[in-house]
Amino acid sequence: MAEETLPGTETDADVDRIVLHVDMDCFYASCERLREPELVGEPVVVGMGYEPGEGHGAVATASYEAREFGVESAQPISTALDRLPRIDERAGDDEPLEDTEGVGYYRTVDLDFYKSVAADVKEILHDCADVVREVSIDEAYLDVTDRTAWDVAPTGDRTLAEGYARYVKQRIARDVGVEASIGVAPNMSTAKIASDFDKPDGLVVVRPGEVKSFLAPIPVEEVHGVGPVTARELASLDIETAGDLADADPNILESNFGSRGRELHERARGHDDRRVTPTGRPKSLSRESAFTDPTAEMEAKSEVVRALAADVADRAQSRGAMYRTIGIKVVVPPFDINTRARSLPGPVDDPDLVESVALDLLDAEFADETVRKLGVRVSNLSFSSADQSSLDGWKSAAGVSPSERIDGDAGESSTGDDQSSARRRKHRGQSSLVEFD
DNA sequence: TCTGGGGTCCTAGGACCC
DNA sequence: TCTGGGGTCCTAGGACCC
Repeated sequence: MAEETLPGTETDADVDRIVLHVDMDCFYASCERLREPELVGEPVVVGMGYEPGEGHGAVATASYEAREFGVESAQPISTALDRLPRIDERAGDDEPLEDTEGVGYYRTVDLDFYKSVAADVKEILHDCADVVREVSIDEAYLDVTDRTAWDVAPTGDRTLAEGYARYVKQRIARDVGVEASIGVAPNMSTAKIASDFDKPDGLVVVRPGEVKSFLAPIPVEEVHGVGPVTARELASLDIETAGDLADADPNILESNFGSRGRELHERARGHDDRRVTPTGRPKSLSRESAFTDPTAEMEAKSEVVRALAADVADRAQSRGAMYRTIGIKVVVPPFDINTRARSLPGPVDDPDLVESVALDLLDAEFADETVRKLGVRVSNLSFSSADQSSLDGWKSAAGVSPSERIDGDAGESSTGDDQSSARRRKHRGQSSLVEFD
């Protein structure tokens, strides 16, 4: 298809876009340094499910100093502690530590704080671009085609786009105090790879004419959408770099990987015509939690499912989401993932129903099963027009038609709305966790 | 990296309908 | 009667991302 575009026949829509991918460097650790400046330059490990003095949990983010010791994202905290012992908290009072060589600072994930920092960053991003797609707490795409240009600046050999990206980066650093890496390219997938190319504190610009040559030597695992499974299969086809992927026969790729194969081929060739679109509404909401020790006891399993169901329903309610499908996830040792779901005739907002359906699904097939992890999920979401959510209220206030709404008694079943906040649970290890780079 | 939590998209088979 | 062909919805699983 793309081959058919003749030179000189490009419409406005085909003009080279300018896409920025902004990726915060070890964001959680940077946030910790904001409120504890002593941590600057020191190895910092942020753990989820981690409690000071203890050894359970997993690494959410490690600062680059900590990575030097072999600490990595998603690593068990116990492994991290082996490689990088922690500074004994009790020693901190009077006597400054003599020897801080080879020891690290361990902190617990504090998502609320990180979100507040992220909000400051996002504000800058929205100020710098007409369209911003927030991918996660620490990552976003910006379309700045109308704000700058690919032309070379009059002062030298740099593009105006590069100067603009530098400006965005500096504003984040100056106004918020955290570091970002930015990739600039004519499309999203290339910008993504570019932001990763020179982390941390990177600024990598790939001009329209340079896309293919920039991508060619990149290892195929770094192409967005290629995970361990695909990488292994590609390797068996002697495809190891994006260049190999670009040169491969698209028909073979398609027969091996389906529609994704063709897509990856296009991306590797630097073709990606997805427009940057604003962050949409969620498609599903879920909560899950792992047992410290796998258990078969129905009472224990039910209790967890009830808590998760209440949490999910609570979150749906606070976001103004109605759901039509309720499901569970059951992970049984060693790591078999089972999902079960049931759809309702129409969308509801009914915490009791979430609980009863979830318990039902659990009971039907997993009553005797030993489980390591349980999850509850609502999907098939619809949003009522009256959302008090400040985030996207401005764009949806009149947009979504409420005509399809099926009440299903949902309105009556939830009268005591004070409960929701009172019931807000703070299980240990329940905060959500994202791992970076 | 023997395994934490919250998401998205795609595929495939079966039910059901016209 | 089984010979279609097309479409949608639902469930379950898998790969991937941060």
